[in-house]
Amino acid sequence: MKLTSMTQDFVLHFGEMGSRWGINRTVGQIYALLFISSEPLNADDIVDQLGFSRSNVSMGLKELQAWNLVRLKHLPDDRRDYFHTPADIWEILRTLVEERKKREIDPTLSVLRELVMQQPSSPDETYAQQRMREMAGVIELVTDWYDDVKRLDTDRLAQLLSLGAKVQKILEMKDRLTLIPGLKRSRPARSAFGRSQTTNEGE
Amino acid sequence: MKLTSMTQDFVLHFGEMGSRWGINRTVGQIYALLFISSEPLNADDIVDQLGFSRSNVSMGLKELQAWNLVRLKHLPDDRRDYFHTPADIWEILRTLVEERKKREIDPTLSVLRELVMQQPSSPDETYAQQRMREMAGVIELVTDWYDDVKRLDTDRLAQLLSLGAKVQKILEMKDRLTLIPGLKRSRPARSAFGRSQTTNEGE
DNA sequence: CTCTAATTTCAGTATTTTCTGAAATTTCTA
DNA sequence: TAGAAATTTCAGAAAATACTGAAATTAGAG
Repeated sequence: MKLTSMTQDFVLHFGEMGSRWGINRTVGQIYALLFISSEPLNADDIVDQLGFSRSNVSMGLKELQAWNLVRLKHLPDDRRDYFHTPADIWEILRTLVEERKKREIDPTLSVLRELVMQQPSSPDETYAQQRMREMAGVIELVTDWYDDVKRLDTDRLAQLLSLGAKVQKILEMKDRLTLIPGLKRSRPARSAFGRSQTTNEGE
Repeated sequence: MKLTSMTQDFVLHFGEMGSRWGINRTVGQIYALLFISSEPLNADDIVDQLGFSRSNVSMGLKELQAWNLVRLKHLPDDRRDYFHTPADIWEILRTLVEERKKREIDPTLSVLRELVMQQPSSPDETYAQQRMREMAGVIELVTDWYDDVKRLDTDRLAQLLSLGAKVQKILEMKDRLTLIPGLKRSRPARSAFGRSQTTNEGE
């Protein structure tokens, strides 16, 4: 591996984390290398720097493309494919969340929706369905929130994030304002599923 | 496997998704079974229902305990260990997020912080460090937000989520209010890292 | 303390995933 | 359209992970 110690540490770390992130070592390292490279790299550059076989690099790049995490670029008078990661780190974050949602959440939500429609054939199944409904409920609440928030432009999103739980304060303020005309305390709509406990268990 | 078709579909799905979620088939199925069981189960119950070896179930339960996803319970006049998942689905969500953060994000943030402190030894390293700083910046923004939000009680959290991007509207309202005393448009504090693009690429 | 039930550990095996080199295919150039 | 460069495919090897049964350990009951 022909990298300085700093970049090597970074690349190796991404290789190690790869399995936890649902990609393999090769793919993790290739991504890391592209991420910190100021210029786009072609497959042979990657082979030179990481020492994987040409075919492995080819498959790794294919997977990164399937994840939408790398962009293809062509240089004038050079027919080789060059790869790079988006300059905008926020675009990368959006892609990552989107792809993980697609792989890790959507299939389950779809199965839950089917199972919850079926006619239960025993008390056990009725209970199981109730649990599935609760699970589908939270997933829907979170993904609906995400679908909403992902439409915010980057500045607004960053603003929202850095506000953190202070949003809470603003919500209360809003509540108080909404309260002015009538007299009943306003309450946002509840989603369709129930909550077993109401208090915060903390960590 | 001694399950009705509905519960079997659920359990098998969790087994298949397991690898995408960073656990294995066995662990996924055991979790699914505990999740939809109205009563706590002991290891032999699980062996009976899923058909894995006793030792495999033991290891699976150990892993689920390491993830903090199952609770141990004892029944009177029975020395066997019984396992169940929390009744409160929100508690489960909190645990899941916390554990995944611990495994998938914290180690990387810690590596990034170290590398970003080092003295760059070339223009390439300076660029690489800049990228790492951007990455650390987003991760910090998101995890700080999370640390804040996780303290909300469940009702508040659900309220916040179901509000979605409408928070945006409220932020604008707040901005307008804050504006009253002075005349300059108020702007929330920016975090320390820069953003390359400002526009929203959308999905 | 001894016996037994319950659980865990672990070495070996099975399975799955990753990786490679060679061959096939695609794409561009002349 | 022939030839060369670039890329992909794929069968088999290598490595990593999951799983099992047997043995060891732990924990409770008498």
